[in-house]
Amino acid sequence: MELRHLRYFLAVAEERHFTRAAERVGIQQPPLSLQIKQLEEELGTPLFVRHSRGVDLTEAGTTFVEEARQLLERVEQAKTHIQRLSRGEAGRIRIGFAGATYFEPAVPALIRDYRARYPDVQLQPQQSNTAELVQALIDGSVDAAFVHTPIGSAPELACLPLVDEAMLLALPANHPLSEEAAVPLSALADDTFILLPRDISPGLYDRLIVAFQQAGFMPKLGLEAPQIVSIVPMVAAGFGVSLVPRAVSQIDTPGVRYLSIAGVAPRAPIGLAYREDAGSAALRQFISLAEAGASTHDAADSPER
Amino acid sequence: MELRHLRYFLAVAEERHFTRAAERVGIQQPPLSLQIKQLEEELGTPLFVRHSRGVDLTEAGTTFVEEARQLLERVEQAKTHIQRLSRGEAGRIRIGFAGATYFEPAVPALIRDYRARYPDVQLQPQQSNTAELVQALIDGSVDAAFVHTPIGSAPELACLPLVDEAMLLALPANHPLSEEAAVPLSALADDTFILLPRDISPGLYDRLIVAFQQAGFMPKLGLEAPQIVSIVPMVAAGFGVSLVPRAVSQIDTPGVRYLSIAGVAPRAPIGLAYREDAGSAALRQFISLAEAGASTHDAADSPER
DNA sequence: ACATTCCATATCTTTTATGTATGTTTTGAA
DNA sequence: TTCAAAACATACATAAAAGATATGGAATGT
Repeated sequence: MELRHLRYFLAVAEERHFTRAAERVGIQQPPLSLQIKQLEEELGTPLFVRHSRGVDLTEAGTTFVEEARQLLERVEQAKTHIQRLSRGEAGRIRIGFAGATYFEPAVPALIRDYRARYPDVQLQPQQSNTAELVQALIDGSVDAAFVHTPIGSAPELACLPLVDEAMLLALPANHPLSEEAAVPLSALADDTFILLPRDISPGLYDRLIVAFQQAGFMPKLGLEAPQIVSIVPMVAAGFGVSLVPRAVSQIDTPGVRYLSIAGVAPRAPIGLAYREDAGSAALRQFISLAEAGASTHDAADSPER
Repeated sequence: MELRHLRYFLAVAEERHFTRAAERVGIQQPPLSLQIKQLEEELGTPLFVRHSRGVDLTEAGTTFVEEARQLLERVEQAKTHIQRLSRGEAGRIRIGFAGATYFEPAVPALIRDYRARYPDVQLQPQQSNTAELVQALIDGSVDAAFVHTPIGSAPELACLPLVDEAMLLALPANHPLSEEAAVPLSALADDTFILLPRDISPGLYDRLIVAFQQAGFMPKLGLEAPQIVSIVPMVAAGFGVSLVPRAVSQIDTPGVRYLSIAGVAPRAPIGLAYREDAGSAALRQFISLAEAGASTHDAADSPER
């Protein structure tokens, strides 16, 4: 049995007339008769009763009309589904967000734009840290991730730089310098710093170390924060000072002051990482939307990984 | 697109290897490659990524595996459904029961047998009277009906005689003759008779009239019962006496006595009526089961309509 | 570097779907 | 009753498409 048989059968069933049905499906009556005969033989039962003024459906035929119609409909649905998938208009993207990347306005803006343009693609967000997300990208459990760059040498991963803003100092409100507008990093040489463990985001961590070296001191390290956002309450509680991406300053916690760093400030670049062999069309659309957005307002940094 | 494309596609998707898949579907590799290519062109997207050690599914391909599998499965289901229908193993029969026919043991016995043999055929019972059922058979709203024969001249209807039992007298318990074993009909010449209107079951009615004529009197007619079963309570209430099919005597109502008729008793034959052009295979099976049953214990009457 | 694996391409063959011509049956009208 | 028309079936021819065979080319591992 082939779909052709179903198409021809439906035409005859609807016209109740071989000759007209043949015309409708664009062939002659005798081949149509043959095709129907084949179908009836395969099913083992007549589908039509032929009489001299056209045909009627048998009981089996009547039932088969429904079956055939639904089948052909589902074939069409499957076709358009696949086509939409291949155009990136349907499907699913699992997106990871590292640390505080979601606070960077460009990130939710991109998500919003994408959803507006591709409402039928399901977005599955996932909160984690850069290191874990890189692993998830490699093993395929996440399709794209907003991470702190550089992400190191992952051969199959690409990374599109999105934003690159200077970091801010986070001081407790009762810190002697907390009312200043901007402070050089060296002014905090005697303070205790709250940092993330290097594992969580090696790129970010190493930038800070470089910044400390340039400022001419190695800081006292206090508690380690499990994630960027938890640095803020720890500073508020007086456990020490810290350096945070600008976006984190949106978390307006009482007892914390955010200060610009005078001189060369370490930067906290955010990139969109994904597997080079980006499988899904939806993902490719997402990435190209991100590229478009990045090239618009972006500038500054070189494409680093 | 044809079902062939889906079958071939699934083979390749499962083997992840064109050559092996070709072997599995019984063709050579080059034509298989061509068919897959056709499919990909119709869908507008590649389904496989080819590399030198076989192939992998694309995102679209992965999704299409599910669709194709379900489609082919439904095709098979549709096929077996139609085949079962055509063998009378599935389907639906709308069966009418006239008056008290359902009390005749042969009738429920037939239904029981049929259901045991064809459990997947849905039986839709319908209670009515002979006249209405004949009409329902003609206009196609009922497929078969147990009726009181004869049903008169309905050109497209056939009628299979099933049972033909003598009728009984139904007397109120306080009737002077109620303790007799058998009474001739003429003994009730002065009683009031409760009968059905002739419309409901002309065959039965006319038999009674003939019986009265043979007994040498025309009875006083009292109330008309709307259906056979309601004769019983009317007799119990003392509105008169009546003649009922033997099966009705199973309704053991206090205040009613059933007596045999001495001499020639009118009979209440029951038949299974159906359209001569019996459409559904299930119905044909039902009828042949009825025929088999009838010929077994049946005898007596000539095939009347 | 070479052999091997495996899919693609090119071309030929066979099958099968379709086209053309005609037959057969039914039905309605002359 | 006969005849013509309608409509599906049958017979045969043709064209299209599926499939077979032979070969090429890219990737991979020895």
